[in-house]
Amino acid sequence: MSKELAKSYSPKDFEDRIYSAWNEKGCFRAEVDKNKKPYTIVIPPPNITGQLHMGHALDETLQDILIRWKRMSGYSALWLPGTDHAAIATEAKIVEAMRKEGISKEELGREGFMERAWAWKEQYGGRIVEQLKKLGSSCDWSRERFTMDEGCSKAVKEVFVKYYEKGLIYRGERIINWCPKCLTSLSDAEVTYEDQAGHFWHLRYKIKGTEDYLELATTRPETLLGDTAVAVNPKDERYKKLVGKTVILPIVHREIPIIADDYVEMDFGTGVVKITPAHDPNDFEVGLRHNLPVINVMNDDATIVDDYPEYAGMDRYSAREKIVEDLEKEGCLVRIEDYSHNVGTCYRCGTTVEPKVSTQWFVKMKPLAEPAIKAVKDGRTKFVPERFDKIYFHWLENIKDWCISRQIWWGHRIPAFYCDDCGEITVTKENSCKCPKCGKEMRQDSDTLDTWFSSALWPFSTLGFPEKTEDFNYFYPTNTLVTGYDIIFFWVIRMMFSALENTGEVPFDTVLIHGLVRDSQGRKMSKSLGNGIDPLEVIEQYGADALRFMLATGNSPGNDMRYIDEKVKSARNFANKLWNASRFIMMNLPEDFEFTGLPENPETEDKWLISKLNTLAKEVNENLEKYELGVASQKIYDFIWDVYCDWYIELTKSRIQAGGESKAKAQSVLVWAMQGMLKLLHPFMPFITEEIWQVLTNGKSMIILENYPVYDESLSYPDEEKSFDRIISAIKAVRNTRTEMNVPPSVRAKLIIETDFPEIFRSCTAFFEKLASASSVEINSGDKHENCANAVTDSARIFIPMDELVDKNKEIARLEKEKAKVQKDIDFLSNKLNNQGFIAKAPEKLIETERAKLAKAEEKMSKINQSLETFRNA
RNA sequence: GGGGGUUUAGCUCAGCUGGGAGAGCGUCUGCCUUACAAGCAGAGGGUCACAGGUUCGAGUCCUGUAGUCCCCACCA
Repeated sequence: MSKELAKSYSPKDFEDRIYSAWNEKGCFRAEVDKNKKPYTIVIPPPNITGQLHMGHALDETLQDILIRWKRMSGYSALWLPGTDHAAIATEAKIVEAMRKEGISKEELGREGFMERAWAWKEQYGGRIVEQLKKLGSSCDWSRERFTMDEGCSKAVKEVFVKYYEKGLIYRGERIINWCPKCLTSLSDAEVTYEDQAGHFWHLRYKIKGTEDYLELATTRPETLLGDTAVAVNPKDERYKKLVGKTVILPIVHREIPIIADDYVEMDFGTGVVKITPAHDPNDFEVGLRHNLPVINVMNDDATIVDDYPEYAGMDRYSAREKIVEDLEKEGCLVRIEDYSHNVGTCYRCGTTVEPKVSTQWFVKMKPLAEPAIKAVKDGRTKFVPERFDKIYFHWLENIKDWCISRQIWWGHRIPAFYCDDCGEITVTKENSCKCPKCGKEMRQDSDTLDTWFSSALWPFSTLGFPEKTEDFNYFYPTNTLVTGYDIIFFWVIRMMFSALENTGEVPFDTVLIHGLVRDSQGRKMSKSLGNGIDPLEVIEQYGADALRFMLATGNSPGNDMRYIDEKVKSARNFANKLWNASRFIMMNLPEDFEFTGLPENPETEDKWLISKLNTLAKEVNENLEKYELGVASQKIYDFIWDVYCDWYIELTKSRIQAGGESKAKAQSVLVWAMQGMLKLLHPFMPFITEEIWQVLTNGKSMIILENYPVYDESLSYPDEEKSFDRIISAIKAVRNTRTEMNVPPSVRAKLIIETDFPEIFRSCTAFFEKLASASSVEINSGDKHENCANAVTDSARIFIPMDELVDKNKEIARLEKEKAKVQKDIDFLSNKLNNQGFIAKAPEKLIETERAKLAKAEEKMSKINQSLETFRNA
């Protein structure tokens, strides 16, 4: 060994070093290689404003496991990284920073602001990228992208112009969601609805020309300023004769009509609704149907406009209080009721959104949604787990046009130009243009695009689109998209229809959906609760491998999980176990050891291990193929800990002590199996496996580039597995009996074994001495076994002479207990096998294994009976 | 108002296409057995929410009920 492993497992000491080595040697670089199959994942680009949180950690871990596995399996595996400009979030951060310096956007101007924003991006945008590296993410950094880089911007313009020319993008005046804090429009997906406690104000509007009033209720009395009608259901007998008459709007004393519209529900409240087209999406629709005027009563920041001097400049909530007071003064307030209702809030800042009529750009969704629905119905893209396709379908089937313009500066500027003279609109990829009608220099639209417009193109814009580059031809369509269920609407859906429309292909064949990482009490991690766990701190304390293993193990796709410190600790303990196991085998290797492969004639226990590891490789690949990452990692864990460490290493100890040929064989098998396990585990725990690999192979190769183990028929030894299992169950039985008799391990005792399989038992006497505290072992010696404790398996009766410790009655009692257990098994199995239905319909293979089980149980029963008889006759 | 998840050992969760219930942590008993006490050897602990159904056979499939969590939806 050129280098030794440190005494104790300390991930901090090598993780960064290993990562740099991979990166410097170009291990993450994916080449266009016609002799290999491509496998591509594009990263869900984290926001440049972001800091790594547990959600990222989970997302990246899953992707890295897949990409490393595929890379080792002979694919040209590309994990394409990058970041998102996060329009609103970033702009808000920058504006906030400027505010602290006393500078406003307006003072700085658009150009100055953009300069500042780019500087901010340069300074902080790389932060999250560095954090991804701490996790071990094997991204191809040579291909790193940014949603506002030149290529992505080109793709955005290309797509926008194409949509416009096809009539898929239009500009129009509609009612949209407006965030009064971010001061921009929002798409439907960017609004989250929450139940809020509020009130129902019952008001009365005087019917003109009478002394009667029409009573109605509202949750937003301040919008009354913009009422342009009062509506009732046309079938409502109570109000039929009033339709066509007018009411006097309180406070403003404007005369507005009473109209009839199906939208009004007769059973709800008084069956009368005030109609405010400018501030409610439904009222807007009603207004369109009845040609009602739209009266806007609020400024962009949700303060009341100057048209109402008493309320001008008041924000919507203060205005509400004042208006309620004034209504009461006018005698128009009937009563106030507590009421809980659903209000839309901005998903970025949480402010209650204000419906607002304005001119915006929209993507016409119907024609785009249809192919996207079909692609999943046809199975060209599938969700894992499958159930998420329901969410996907539901959203697409009910989709409304997508508002894509945003009134902020940080983002892709809308490539539309206006002529101030003649009103001509031109949409072009060029950066400036002259009016085709009057030749005047045109003015570019001041709005920018929804950040998700560029993310929607991510799987192909990052690979060279609109150019048909080598990368695009080779790596596109991508294979797996890994993301949380919370962004299916924002992103997955939009990538689907964008890819189908612009590339004619689905962007990926599989969408692997994961859940949220919650805190130990099951609560969502959030800034306001302060319950977030910083992955970087966890890595600092336990290592990235432990965090990754914890995130990958013990949960299933699509389900939320809890972050529990003990789980990371136990993953760390597992790493420590592996560390020490490798230390042990290496300290027992000769100085000049050269691993040349498996020995010519392995011992039975060697074949037992080889065969089991071979089965493990098969199963792990199958599980990974089905995206059952947690199951795969659990199996590797069990193998390393139970099979390799607790059994095989213990078995080799006596052979290593004894020396000779058997020792040499054991050493080769130990190293061979260790290499296999390291490779199997590498995608899950990349750092520790690479560190051990380097030492084990004298730094001749890197495990990241090794071949992933697969099933190999020539390594399958079912007979030896069965044979050696007899020894294992015998050792367990002896341990059991000794524990029951409270015999400490330091007290050694002879074992007298009677068995029908003397050969294997004879070759394993050393194991009984080492692992079952045997002082000596006799096989079928015919020795008397008086005053012996009994251990019985289906293939052996084992007597442990313990003289005074043996209590005849206790022995009988224990054997009876064992007998009862075995009898239960026999009953169960023979019942099953006597069941005609079972024999007729169960698969042949199962019937065989059940018969074998019964035979074993009966074998054991007869041995117990023999032992019982011996005691009773003594 | 729709749709979905979840309910398995004291706690947190696995359990793939139906074939005698598992892990980690915790608990109890022994062990410093020279890789590992971040460990080793044992033990205890579950009518798999409830009620029906399909089946030779159900934690697993179907129906219903209940608790719980989430998503979507224009009842002012």
